[in-house]
Amino acid sequence: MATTAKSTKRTAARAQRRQQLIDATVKCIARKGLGSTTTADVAREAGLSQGIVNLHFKSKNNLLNETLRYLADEYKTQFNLALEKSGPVASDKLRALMELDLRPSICDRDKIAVWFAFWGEVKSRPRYREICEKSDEYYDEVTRSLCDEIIAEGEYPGVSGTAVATVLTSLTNGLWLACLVNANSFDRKQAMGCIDEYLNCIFPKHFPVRIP
Amino acid sequence: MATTAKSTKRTAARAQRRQQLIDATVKCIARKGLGSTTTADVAREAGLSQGIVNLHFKSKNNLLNETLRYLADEYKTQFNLALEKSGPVASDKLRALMELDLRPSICDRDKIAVWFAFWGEVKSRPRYREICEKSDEYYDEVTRSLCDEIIAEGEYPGVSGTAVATVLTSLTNGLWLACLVNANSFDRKQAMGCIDEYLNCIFPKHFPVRIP
DNA sequence: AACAAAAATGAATGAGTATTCATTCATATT
DNA sequence: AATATGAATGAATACTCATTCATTTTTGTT
Repeated sequence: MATTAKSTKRTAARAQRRQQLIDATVKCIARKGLGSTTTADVAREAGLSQGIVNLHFKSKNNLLNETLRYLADEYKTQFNLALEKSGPVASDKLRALMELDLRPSICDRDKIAVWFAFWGEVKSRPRYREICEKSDEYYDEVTRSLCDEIIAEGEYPGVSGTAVATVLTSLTNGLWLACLVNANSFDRKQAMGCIDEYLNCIFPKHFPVRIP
Repeated sequence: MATTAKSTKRTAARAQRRQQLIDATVKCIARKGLGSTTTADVAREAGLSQGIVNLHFKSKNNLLNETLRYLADEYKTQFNLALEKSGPVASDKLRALMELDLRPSICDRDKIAVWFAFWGEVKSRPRYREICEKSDEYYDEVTRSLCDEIIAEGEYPGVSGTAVATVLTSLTNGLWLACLVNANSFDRKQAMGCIDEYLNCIFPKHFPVRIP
């Protein structure tokens, strides 16, 4: 086997192990919380041995940084996929992005708990903040330009695309919190109802009242 | 001195020390994060000795529970005060509640960080969830009834008070996150602008466009 | 002032945890 | 088959941290 193939195979195996450990980390954080997740927990969840985390990530800190980066990347992929799949109309794209945030695979209590676990440490861990901020910038920019397009089309007077984009992203994050805290009395369907009411209110020509 | 007076004095001193420790805990969480706050940190911040936390709170866990309960109580007090001060008109009351969430003393990065620190552990700490959920119920109920009143007054067709209340509380929580993560590009004033745009959109008769 | 009771201290304890590393295991190359 | 190299192990290490408790200090009562 050629040298290049050899090294690619090795690095592929290595990347796979790293991913396995990141997946285990996410599961542990969802179950036990960030504060109670130990490297031993992660190794056990992955079915591997004690020292494995330090072998592949050098330190626990590094593992957590990489885990957050992975989550951000994973979300970005879904985000771009939702944009592509939704066709060329701006209002359809915007609705698709809202649906994305509240679809079962994403608006899932375990997933939400992991996001909030990292957000909960944002102030004291600059690296977390950097990763989150960089993601936010991108989503906000895309959402804003969709809103601007809709505003231009619909001739909505006095509506700011920037403000609407901020409302939409903040609203979904807040609705996630409601799903996390009020798990018994609140769910994704009610959350989607809130978003549709807002969209109908701000862009009535593009989002007529939905009869479910 | 009478027995009752003696005991009240003692319990007052005791309550004061407990509060001192809770204040120190809040400061530590804001600075170091929940995960990195140790009982030694709290004691040092309070200018007291190692064992003081266990003397007054029995355990660190208990201290954290009581700290969260205190934060919830403190917010509730401010909430009720804002309601009282704002006069009898429902729309004024609603605006006062929104202003409350974004006033500097509450929409402060340290304070927000502490809330998110606890929210980040909600899934794995049932006690945190209970405390948060109980608070949420109360605020949501008050906000909802204000919204219902405004809807009845303004004859807004097809608007649900429940949904608007959920949007408002979720939105402020989400805007807090934006202030926490995007500290350099986002602030309370922009957040207030978002809320005013929403209020104007959903209840235009009660919240006309503001000229700042 | 003398005494009792509560509060506070801080050194000591021990459970828990991240990290290291000598050793074993697996795989690829010759 | 023999050898080299990277991957993985898991016991040992070093360290942190919540909790305990014997002792000291403070406060209130007689």
